Formats: sequence, C-alpha cells, structure tokens
Amino acid sequence: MTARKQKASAKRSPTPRRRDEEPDRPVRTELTHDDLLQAATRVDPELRRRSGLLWEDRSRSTRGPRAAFTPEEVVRAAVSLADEEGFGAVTMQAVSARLGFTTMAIYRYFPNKEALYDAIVDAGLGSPPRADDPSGPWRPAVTRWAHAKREMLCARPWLAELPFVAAPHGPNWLSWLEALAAPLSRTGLSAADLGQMISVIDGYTRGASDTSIALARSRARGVSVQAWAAAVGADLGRAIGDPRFTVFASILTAASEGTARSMTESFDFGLQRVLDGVELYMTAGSE
Amino acid sequence: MTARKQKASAKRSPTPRRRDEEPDRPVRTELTHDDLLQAATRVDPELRRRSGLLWEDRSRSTRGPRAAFTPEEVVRAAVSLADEEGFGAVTMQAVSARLGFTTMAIYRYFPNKEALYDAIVDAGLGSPPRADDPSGPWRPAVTRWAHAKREMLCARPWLAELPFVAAPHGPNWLSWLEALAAPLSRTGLSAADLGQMISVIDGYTRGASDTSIALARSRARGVSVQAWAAAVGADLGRAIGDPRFTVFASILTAASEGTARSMTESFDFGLQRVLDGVELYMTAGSE
DNA sequence: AGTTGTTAGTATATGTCGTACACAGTACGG
DNA sequence: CCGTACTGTGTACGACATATACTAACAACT
Repeated sequence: MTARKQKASAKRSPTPRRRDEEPDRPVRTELTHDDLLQAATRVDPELRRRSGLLWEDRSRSTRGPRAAFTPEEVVRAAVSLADEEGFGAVTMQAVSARLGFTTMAIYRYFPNKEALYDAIVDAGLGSPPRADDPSGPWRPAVTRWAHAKREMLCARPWLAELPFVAAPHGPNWLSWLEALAAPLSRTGLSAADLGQMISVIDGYTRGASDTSIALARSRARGVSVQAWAAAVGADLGRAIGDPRFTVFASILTAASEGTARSMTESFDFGLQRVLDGVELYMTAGSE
Repeated sequence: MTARKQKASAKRSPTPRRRDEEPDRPVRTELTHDDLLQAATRVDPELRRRSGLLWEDRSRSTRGPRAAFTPEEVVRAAVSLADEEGFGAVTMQAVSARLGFTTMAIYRYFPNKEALYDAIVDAGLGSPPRADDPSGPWRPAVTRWAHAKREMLCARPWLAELPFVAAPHGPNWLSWLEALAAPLSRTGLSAADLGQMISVIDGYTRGASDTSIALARSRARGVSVQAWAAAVGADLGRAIGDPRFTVFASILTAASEGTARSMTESFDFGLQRVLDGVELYMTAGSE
C-alpha cells in the first residue's frame, strides 16, 4: 500500500545517499575553475561511464551474431520521435517500436534511459553553423552565433526541457562553445575574461529564448499560436488592476499600444545591449 | 506500434490533438506583444482552468464532511519533498503518503499532476526580497535582484528542471517580475524598452545560473562538489588536445592557471557587463 | 429529529513505463 | 566444428498516474 513510500519520507538517516571518497569534507559553495580541473582526475565512475558512451568509439566485438542496428539509428529514431510528438513521447518502448524491435533490444546499446537521453541531447544540438569569415570582425559573427543557437533551440524545443548542464557534455555541445569562442578570441581578451564573456552571451541566449521556446513547444504539441498567446496573456493580464503589480501592469498596457516588436527583434535588441556591455569592457580595458 | 501517447492530460478527446477555435489559420512565427493581449480574450479552457487554480480563491462549499487538509498543505508537503529528495521524488503517492492520506485524496484538490506542479512551482519561487530603498539608484537595486533570483534558483535547483515559462504564471512569478520592473522603471525608459530590459536581465540571470544550478542539484542529490566538478571537468577536458576545439581548449587551460574567480563573482562580472549595456543604451538615448 | 443530497477520503483496478532476468538462436575463433 | 560470447526476445515486476465505484460525514430543508 503506502508503506513503501513511508520509507522514502523517513529516510533522512545518518547516510543521506551516495557516498564519495571524501566523507565529511565541509561542502564549499564557491567553486573555482581550478577546482574543476583539479578534480577531473578522480571521476565518479557512473558519470565517467555516461561520458564515455558519448565520446568513446563503441566498436563491438566481432563475436556473436551481427548487430541488427546501430546506436546511431536508435538516437535518430528517438530524436525524430521527440521532434514529432514531444520529448514526453520518447520512451524506451516507443523508440524500439519505431525501430521495429523489442523494448529490451535498446538496452544492448544504452545501459538505461539516462544514457539514451544523453545521446539524444547531443544529437539534438546538432552542429553549429560554419563560420563564414574566420577572420572578420567578432561582433557580427557572435550575433550570427546567438541567432543560430536560438533558432536551433526553437526548432527543437524539447532540448530545453532537460537540464543539459548537468548531463555529460558531448561533442556537439563543445562544438557550439568552440563556435562562440572562436570569434570572441579575436577580441584579444584574456582567457579568463573570454570564459566569462562566453557565459554571458550563452547565458543570455539561452535565457532570453525561453519564451520563444515555450511557444515553439506549444506549437509542436498542436496548440495554435493564438491559444498560446491567450493563455500567457491571460496570466500576465492578471497583473492589470492588481495593486501588487502596478509597475509591471503599466509596462504591459503601455507596451500593447506602442510599436510592437517581433520576438526575433526583441531578442536581437537585447543581444545588442549585451554585446554593447562586452564591447565597453574591451575598449575600457585596452585603453 | 508507436504508442500514441499524448501528454496524459490532453488525451481524452477523440481527436488526438487539441482543437482551437481557429482551426486552420496559418501558423505565424513572429508574434508581437499586441497579438498577445488581443488573443488573451479567448482563452484555451484547459489552460484557463490551470491558471484559475493558481489565482482564484478556492473556497469549498460548506456541505459534506469537513476537509481534512488544505491545498496549501499539499503544496507545502510537495515542496519540502522536492527540496529534500529532488523533483523526481514528487509523485502523487509520495506527497499523499507524507500527508498521511491515500493517493487519490489529492485529486480532490488538484485535478491532475500538472495542476499540482503549477502550484509547486509558484510556491517554490517564493517572494522576491523587499526593496530596501524604493527610490534609490536603479543599478544596485537591479544587481541585488539578480543575485537574489540566482540564490533562489540555487536553493531550489529543481525549479529549473521544468519549463516554467510554458506553465501558467502564478502570483509569485509576477511578483519577481514586478520587483525587477520597479527599480528599472526609475530609469525613465519607455515601456517597450523596459519590457526588453526585463527580458535581457532576467534572461541573463536565468541562463548564467545554469552551471550553479546544476551544481546545486547534484549536491542536493548527495553528490559531492568534488565528484561533480570531476564529471564536468572530465567532459570539458576532452576538448584539450582535440583539433576541433582548439580555441576553447586554450581558454580552458589558460584559465586554470590564471586567477580563479568564484562562481558568484563570475555571475556578478557578467551581470555588470549586461547592465553596462543597458546603461549605455539609456544614456545614449537620452542625450 | 429525520431525511436527503453533496462532498470527503478510500479501495480497487487498469494501462504505461523502466528495467531485471533468463532464454534461444547466431556466428566467429579455436 | 564446437564452444563461447554476444544477439534480440519473452516474461515478470514494481512504480506511477488516474478512472471508477464505494462509504461515510454532515449541512440544509423538511
């Protein structure tokens, strides 16, 4: 009955969960880049395995029957499933059914659903666009990068449904970072500052795309743009007239009668403000 | 068979996809603020109900037996469950068990899990910090807001696991926006520009907190900081030596020997760049 | 006070999902 | 040409969301 979950709620026992090699070291909130690389030597075996599945060549032994399909086919099937029916539709059964095999067949290739998800995420990210001018000015290149990333996220709105920072980072994830780092590095900023700027630009791109992503996700589920806007608008509209949200309400009503910007224009406007800030730091630092 | 699994909530109608009042209107990608408010009049009934559950007073009729608990208690139990054991532990069974009732009892208060999640998200957001100086300069106030929001997200890392832009926005969600809008409005920017700046700052805050959130989430699951850093570092470390990621690898190695910034410092550094951009636009526009 | 209808929590059942485990067939390497 | 490592399959189980039918409480109207 309910006794089983009783255990879960009462389990704040002396050993909370997983054990690590350093048992009672005080937890530090602050973390430096140094820590990051220092610690990379001793890796949690579970996460190492997940990461390995993403990066290492998985060539199978020549013994036994020939494999009927490849991990890539599994991932392809899963990605198209997510594209067509949303991320929630990606179940082990649905993926295997699409391939024409039993559910358990997938487990020969991926130890569990998590591992499959890791692969799906990296595949879903795809490759960043080629840099058209590898020595041109940084700012238009970065602008193109941000728009491309936003478009990619809108095209695959299910990507934003999972916390992919926590997951192992695959080749495509790194490729996107590299594609941003390359033009930025032409600014002559220090390595430390470059890392910062990457996180500023990537952070804005990801965060400011949220509304567009949500819209794209709803549309993928068959909700019309009108219905979606109605739902969001109705929520925001509750601010109007409520004494707790006077400032926000005034923005809302004023904005509705002013010149309306499209979402892409909004994104670009914000991006240019962010890049202004980056540029200001560069010029102020160099002179 | 490709299991026809819609989102569980949308599966009752004979037609798989949800129908809207405007059946075949061509889908428009671009959306203006105007559309948003225009359309808010005709609201999708399902979403309206979810939104109503968050906003409207749910007083029950006086007939029948007295209620043994309130929706607030359910939400409180669910939030503490998420805090303690992660968002994945929030199941209908676990929540009800924690309250000491049967699973189905919750369905008297929330029509389904989605509706409960809506409430949990808004409760998890909590209230934004009180503005200490309602007429002081905008920039420190906005800085405090961003840090507060980041801290809130790190304290409840499970909030970032769900796409809460798509969900109905509750009172707390609007409160956070209001708390950011208030100091920003003192800049004298136009309403349209204010809306933009809100999305810039909120977008950066949300996006740039990702790494910290992921760290917090791992820690909440009992993974030590060292193990987490090891996993992330091991992935990033794969860039080093790989000809595809030369620029990024050089940033990585150079940064590791330079002065290390803490994550909070990094966040603030980026935030100040963003605010520089905002400020630049203000001053450039006004003079 | 007795009746009645609404409502609250419960019991039970069904279908989906992830995944453990044992199996039977396959083909390489000895 | 046989053993063995590996293949996909069949079956089973427990967690989970939720529909449906129930029992009992209790206010309102006789």
